[in-house]
Amino acid sequence: MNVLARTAGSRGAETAKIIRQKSLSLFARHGFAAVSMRMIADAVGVQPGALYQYHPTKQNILADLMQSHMETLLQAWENETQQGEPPQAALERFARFHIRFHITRPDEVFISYMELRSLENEGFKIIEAQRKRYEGELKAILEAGIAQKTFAIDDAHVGAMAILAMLTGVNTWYRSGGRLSQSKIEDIYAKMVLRSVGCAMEEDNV
Amino acid sequence: MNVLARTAGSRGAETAKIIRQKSLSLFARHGFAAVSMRMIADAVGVQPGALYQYHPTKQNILADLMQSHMETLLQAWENETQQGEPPQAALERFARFHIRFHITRPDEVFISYMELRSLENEGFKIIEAQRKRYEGELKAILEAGIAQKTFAIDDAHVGAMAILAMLTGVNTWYRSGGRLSQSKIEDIYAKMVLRSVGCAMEEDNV
DNA sequence: CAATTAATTAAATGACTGTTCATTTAATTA
DNA sequence: TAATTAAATGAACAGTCATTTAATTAATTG
Repeated sequence: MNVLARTAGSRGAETAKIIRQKSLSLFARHGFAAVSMRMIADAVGVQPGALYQYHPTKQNILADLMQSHMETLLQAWENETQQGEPPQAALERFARFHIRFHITRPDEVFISYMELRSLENEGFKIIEAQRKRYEGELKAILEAGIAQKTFAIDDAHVGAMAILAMLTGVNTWYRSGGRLSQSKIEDIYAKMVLRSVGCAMEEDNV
Repeated sequence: MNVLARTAGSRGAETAKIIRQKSLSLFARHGFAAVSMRMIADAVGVQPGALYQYHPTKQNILADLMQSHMETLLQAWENETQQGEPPQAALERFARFHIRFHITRPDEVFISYMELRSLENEGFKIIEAQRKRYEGELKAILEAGIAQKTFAIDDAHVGAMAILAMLTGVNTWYRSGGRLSQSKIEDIYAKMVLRSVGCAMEEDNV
């Protein structure tokens, strides 16, 4: 009588997970439009029709992947941020967090930034809103810093866009096991970000 | 007897140009894989077969577009750069040039950065090499500035990647006719770039 | 064990894919 | 005007596309 008990013949939770994993890496490698349902089915080890037990359309697979990536990102930042922290410390925290989060999820980041246009109306709007929320977090930090003259930039919006592009760009060149450690890369980017808004890192201790 | 005179029935130069224009905007809007030869033909106002008078394959259209974009970029920078200029001035010149060049060519930039993976071996290698050449120009400026201690960054390669990502990112948000003029945007980015490497702009006159 | 049902298969759907090609159209030259 | 040829047509090719469906398998329940 256990309500939560799975009913007969169920090992689909496992399959669902594999579908997500394989779709993610295929979309990242070839792009959404270039990946067929047959390719996904082959990678999962299942017939194409079986995929439709888990997702109504191919688009829905992409939408799910992007949505849960953005939710994870927003949740992770919510756990990381410190209310009432001064702008300079908050900006450094944001920069380090963004690098750390993105550098460990190259595939998720890649498709979330490249395949937005592959999403139709509904899915697009949701992701767009989530992204705006994340951009808003950085913009708020910049505006606070501008207001109290810690940051010497004219425009919080352009500043936020420039910083986000710089940070997210780490995924275009970083490959794990490279010349530099992840924490060293974090240091380099944090320093550049703080300087870009016109404030040096305390003691330049890197 | 004019050797340069076009031979009979020739108005194909015009068609070739339209094919390039329409392919460019379709690839930029939908992505290479999501655009069919029939879509291109429809946009051009021609039957699908006619496209093969101008390009042997669909891939070749993309390769041509990307290659000529990169050639234009490298040529434009060659005209812009000043030999023997001090690093700080050279970096500001590079930043302003990059913004100016990219902001006026959103479609070309978009496909050149997004569709590299859609290119097969030969075409890929050519574009990759051209891009490396351009990155090398910025890296050389940074290395010169590091050597004479004008720039306070640890790593020229990471610095170049960060700056390029920041600058190129302008195309993710800028739309012509917006709140800010192109020259104002140039100012903002130039200032942020110079500061990011640890050197302020003379007199902050913006 | 029998009944239930989640999970999957295998085949089929019609639309669309990049590309080829024999043929036609039309602009130019001798 | 007649010959030449660039340019474009439009149908056809062999596959692949996302998706649907009926039938089958297999795990769990009472």
